[in-house]
Amino acid sequence: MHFGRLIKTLNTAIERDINRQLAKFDLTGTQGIIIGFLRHNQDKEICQKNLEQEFALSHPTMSSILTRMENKGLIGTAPLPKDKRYKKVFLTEKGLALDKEIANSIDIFEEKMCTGLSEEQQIQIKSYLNLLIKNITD
Amino acid sequence: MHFGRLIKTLNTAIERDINRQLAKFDLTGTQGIIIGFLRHNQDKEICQKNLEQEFALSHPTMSSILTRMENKGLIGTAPLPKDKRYKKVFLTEKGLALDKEIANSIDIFEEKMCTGLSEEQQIQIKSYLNLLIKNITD
DNA sequence: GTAAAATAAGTCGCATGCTACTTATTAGAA
DNA sequence: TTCTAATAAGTAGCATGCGACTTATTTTAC
Repeated sequence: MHFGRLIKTLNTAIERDINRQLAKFDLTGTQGIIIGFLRHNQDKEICQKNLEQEFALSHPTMSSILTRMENKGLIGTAPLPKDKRYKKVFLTEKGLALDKEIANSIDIFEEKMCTGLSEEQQIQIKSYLNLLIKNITD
Repeated sequence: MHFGRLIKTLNTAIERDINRQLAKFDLTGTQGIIIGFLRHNQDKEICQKNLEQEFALSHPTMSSILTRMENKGLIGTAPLPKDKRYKKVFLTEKGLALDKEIANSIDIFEEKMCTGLSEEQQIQIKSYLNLLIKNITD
């Protein structure tokens, strides 16, 4: 089978599983990942543009994700005083409180997905995946 | 980085690229792949249920994809006389005529994505990806 | 200093993914 | 045979992906 189909099938399966796991917390997988990223970078000033680059998504996509998260009270936003074109994004108390549960759910899922693979094999696979990404975007 | 994010980033990049390539023919990547599958199985009787299983997608997803393809005149459908619950799906002349161009676009894309990987490495990666899928769905 | 170019973000319309619920048809049990 | 189970497909509502176009702000060129 072509790589395209294989990757798509794998990705759909991952998203389906993670979305089901996080539904307990009234979260989607995407929302969970973004909360984890914001938590991990709490010391830095993160703007929407940073998130678009970090997750390699278009700006309309990130815009709609953040709008839904803000409406749910998971994040807050504010224009950067230094440059009002930029929109700062930060976790609310509610968003922060969910971080541990999210990280736990994702760790358990990754563990299951990697059953039967050594650390070395996991590193090898990730390096292959990074090469595939690089080949497309170059 | 976790596998989940890596796979998602790769998948999004693939879909974006393929969708752009096939936009020339007023097709999406998904529509192109399904045309290829129907062409490859022209001798068999293919129903919506077969497509759901083949592509590991839920039935509402396949239903909406096929509705759009039928509205565009790419496929035709008919209930199976033997069992009217089943919906037979087949290529129209218009759908069939696009097959070669689609296959060509996808081959060129796969070639680009696999730059720097030997045949053996490609087989190895595909076997890893299949294991990841199996681990999730088991 | 001001006009034009660049940059960040918003909005619209659409494709594709899901869950949950409904409908139509067939198979199976009584 | 008839009532119930199971099965295939449809529909509603939502999340997330995109391109194309618009708006607000800052930078650059003159």
